Amino acid sequence: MAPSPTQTADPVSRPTPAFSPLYRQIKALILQSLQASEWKPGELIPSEQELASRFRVSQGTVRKAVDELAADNLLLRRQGKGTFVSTHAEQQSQVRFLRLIPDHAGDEGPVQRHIVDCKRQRANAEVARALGLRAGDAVLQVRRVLAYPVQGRAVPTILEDLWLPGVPFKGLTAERLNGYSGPMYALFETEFGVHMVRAAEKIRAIAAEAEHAHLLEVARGSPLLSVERTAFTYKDVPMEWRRGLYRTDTHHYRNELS
Amino acid sequence: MAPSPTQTADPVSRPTPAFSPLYRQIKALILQSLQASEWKPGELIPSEQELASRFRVSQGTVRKAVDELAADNLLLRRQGKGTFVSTHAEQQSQVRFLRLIPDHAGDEGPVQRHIVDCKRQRANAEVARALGLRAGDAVLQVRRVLAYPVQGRAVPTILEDLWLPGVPFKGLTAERLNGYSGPMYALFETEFGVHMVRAAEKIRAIAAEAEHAHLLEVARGSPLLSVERTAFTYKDVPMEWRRGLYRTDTHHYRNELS
DNA sequence: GAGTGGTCTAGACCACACT
DNA sequence: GTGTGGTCTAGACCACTCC
Repeated sequence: MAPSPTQTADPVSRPTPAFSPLYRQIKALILQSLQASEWKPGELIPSEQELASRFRVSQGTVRKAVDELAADNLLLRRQGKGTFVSTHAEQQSQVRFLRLIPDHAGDEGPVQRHIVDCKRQRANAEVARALGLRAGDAVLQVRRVLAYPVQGRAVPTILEDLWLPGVPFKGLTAERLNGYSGPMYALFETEFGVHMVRAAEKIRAIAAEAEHAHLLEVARGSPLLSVERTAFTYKDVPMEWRRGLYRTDTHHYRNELS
Repeated sequence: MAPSPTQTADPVSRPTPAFSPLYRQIKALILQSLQASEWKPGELIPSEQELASRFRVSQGTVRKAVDELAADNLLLRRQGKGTFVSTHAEQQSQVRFLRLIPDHAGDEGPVQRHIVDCKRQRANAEVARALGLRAGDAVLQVRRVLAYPVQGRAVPTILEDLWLPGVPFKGLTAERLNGYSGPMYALFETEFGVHMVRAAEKIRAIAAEAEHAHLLEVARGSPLLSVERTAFTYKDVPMEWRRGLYRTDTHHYRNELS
């Protein structure tokens, strides 16, 4: 069999050019196709056999590449059906990146979302740095409040400000956000072709300022969880920066360590 | 080849007895050996070939079992050397389960630890539930303060209360805690044979009570991060419950999502 | 039944660490 | 050089899904 991705490197003598196994090269090729939207979120990708013959490697090598992409949550394998591009849609009753859990298991149900604001801005230094832009570049700022049911009553629990780069999200308005019922990241996928792949959060405890207190219906100075998140698309390009303020008197942030 | 772990189930007709592949049975056997301390944290386990012939399966099957255990952080593979039982010792400059990071990268250095208290108690309902004990059972309570360097000065940053089941930790005293320089979980491994494998945390923002404020040198009512952790050993047996209060004016809790 | 991913095997060879 | 884990292959068969 003749591997088409170059395995033996160029003949120039090098101490070991950061040796990369075949399956990682295949993984990179598949990633490229994902980035290029050759297959879109939710869609079926070619079978392992097809990919193997396309890349001129054995099925086992493709399998290992796909295994890693599935472990990274970029692909989703379903026995008997095929391998699918992962998506934030169809994540029924669970927003993938949201770790806030009700303290009492009974308190589950539909969230009420309210867009407080949605406007074009110029990025300040902090936002620009987080999004890899220059200060003054166009960004979109969205502010919203999420209210969760607690013993039957909707309690405003999350106040979020989020900033999006202006160019890829041109045309996003409060109306479009309001007219959509699924997760926000699913709307980003279908309407703007932006698939969030991973995110990093910085969590702090802060005291509620007057404005926050009012929107979350808590006393000024109440302790709130501040959750700053940078979300990335395929090539680790930052595409969203958000700051959430969470009430943690009825909910908590859950994290698993290993 | 004759697999010794039973692959074909008993002849009684069942819809499909939760089909478990061979490599998972091997994984379970290796896990048993870990639980039984046949190999201790930090030690080398037998080579894949040895395990394969011991279990009468192919090396590839052992490999897949070991791969999963390595992904779970129970084993550590090192090419050319072998596979080792993971340990909390030798985790230089990083306590595995601690996600608190200094805001400024310069502020890294040795932590100062101070055991405030270490006493035998009777478990209250909350502690008993977390540790799978009955209320009134003997537990050990430890309170300590961790001070981290911030611009050269040691700032008390973490106040932790932790509860341990009395029986497995018989003989733990403040002296032994003070006389040890590594991570606490490493001491648990070597002195008590308890290896913490995973943990779950519940995070909230709270206001500092007078006692907490005093120990952490902040104003009463200051927002603090409350981090409740249950830590588990091999068979998902809870072996520690702790509540940490973190100052987040100089540090933040970091979390990666995917 | 046909097609998909999932398991298991066996053998060859490579990269790495120790001695 | 020897032994370890890591890669790659090829083929057989199993479990699952859909037609």
